[in-house]
Formats: sequence, structure tokens, C-alpha cells
Amino acid sequence: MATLKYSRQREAIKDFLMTRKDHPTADVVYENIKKIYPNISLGTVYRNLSLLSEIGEIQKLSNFGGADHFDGCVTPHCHFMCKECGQVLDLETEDLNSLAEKAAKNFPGKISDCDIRFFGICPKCVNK
Amino acid sequence: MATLKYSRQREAIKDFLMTRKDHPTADVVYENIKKIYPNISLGTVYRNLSLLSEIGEIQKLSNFGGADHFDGCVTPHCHFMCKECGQVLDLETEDLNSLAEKAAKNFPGKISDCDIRFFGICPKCVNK
DNA sequence: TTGGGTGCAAATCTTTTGCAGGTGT
DNA sequence: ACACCTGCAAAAGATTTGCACCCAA
Repeated sequence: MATLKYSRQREAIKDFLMTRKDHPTADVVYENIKKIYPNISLGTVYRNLSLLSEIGEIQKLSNFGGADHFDGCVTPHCHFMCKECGQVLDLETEDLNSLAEKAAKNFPGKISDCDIRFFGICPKCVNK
Repeated sequence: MATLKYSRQREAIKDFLMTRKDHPTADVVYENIKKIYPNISLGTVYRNLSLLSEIGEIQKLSNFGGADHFDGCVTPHCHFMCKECGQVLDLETEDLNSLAEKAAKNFPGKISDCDIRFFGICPKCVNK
């Protein structure tokens, strides 16, 4: 495994994600980081996003339909996606670990992660 | 909404999915259906897979990293993906509806679906 | 100095779509 | 006959990668 070296681009990407409560796609990250580093390339954004999620500093939310979303918050929590506007929100629910433990009981393999997502209509779209 | 018309290709795709316990990708479906209808095109496979999942006859599993997987079984159940071999398996767990209901209590929007997936090492890969 | 990081562009992979002709009802 | 469906190929969208140069340690 390669040694991790500091990079201002990676730092900026992580900082940006921490400030966001929604869960932007790589493209949105790219557009925003460009304001700070106009020369940054989309490839670099992708490289750093996967790197960060590999080392567990951010969370990658794969395939909510279109592009992947990224979440700066790594404490376990559920997600909700609105079928109408495509927005991805956080959702509070019961303890996820207990759910994973229950599942592990009936399963001869090894369970390490759990991902729960809900779909429906978000508050904003319901009131339209 | 358009009226659904019979098509031997669509029937073959559905039949194929019903016989499989794993959850093949569109490409795998394509390769297999070609044995019966050598002229079928990948586009047709995709068209029918989305059509079938829209009318609820199959399930589309779209968050596993690479290509989407398709499940001929539509009763609600969880899925497990092996980080080692990429295999997607079914998993028995507690009642999913109750989980969705619990989540709905703290959420001002409308929740219609729930999707739970676990990640880890499958039994086969554990014993290696 | 050295190996990881970057920008750029091309390549890859997956899925969708336009079109002209085929087929179920 | 009228839609719907198909095969084909091109297009689109998202992500990865090869390469030469740059920079942190």
C-alpha cells in the first residue's frame, strides 16, 4: 500500500464535504472545488473521492440511480432519496448495529457493513 | 401508459431470471438469452429489464458498485454482497416493513420503499 | 531524490435512445 | 392496421486510466 502524501486538493475536497449537509455528486464537488483551485481536474476529484472513501474518511453512496453521492459524515446512518427531485437526505433510525447483528446470526459468512436506504417523496415535494 | 404486448424475448428474460438464485447483471442475462435468441440485442435486454422492474415483476438492485443486478424474486428481502468475489446473495432478516414504519415516524415526508444491503465476506471466500 | 499527486485527454464501462423495419392483437 | 417491440448502432453519462510533469517528504 502506498504512503499517503498531503495534497491541498484532497484537503479541499474533504473540507468541502464536511461543510455540506446534503450529499453531493462528484460533479458538484468538482464545480465547487474549482472556485478555489480553478485548474483542478475531474479525474483528480474522482481519484481523491475514492481514496478518501477507501480510508474511511468519507462515505460513498453508490448508485442512487444516477451518479454516486458522497457523504462527509461517516457515523452510520440511513439515507433517503426522493423519487421526485432526486435529493438525498439523512435519516434517523434505530440502531444499525443491532440490525447487522441480527442478520449475521443466520448467515455463515462475515458481515462488516450495512447500508439502508429509503425511497419516497421528500417533505418539500409532498407539499406541492 | 402504453399497453403491454407479448414478446418472446421478454418472456425468456423473465423465465431466465426466475431460474437463477443469484442476481445476474444485464450483461449476464444478455449472454444467456443469446443462447435461445442469438439475434437479441443488448438494448432489448435493457429495455425489458427496466420494463419488468417497472411493472414489479422483477427487482432491480442498483447499488453494488459496478453494473446493476436483477432479481427474479420480488418478495421483500435483504441482499448481501461479497467484497471479495462480488457475488450478491439473498439474506433473511427481520420484517422490513416494521423498519420502514419506524423510520417513517421521524420523517415528515412519505416513505414508500426500503432497501437494505450488507457487505462483507461470503461463506465461500471466508474458507479460503 | 523519489514516489505519490496532478492535469489533461482518451478510454472504458454501463445504460439509453433514434430509427427503420418486424410482430402481436 | 396500429401500436408496441426489436435489432443495430450511435450517443450519453459516469468513472477510470495512461502519461508527462509537479511537488511534498
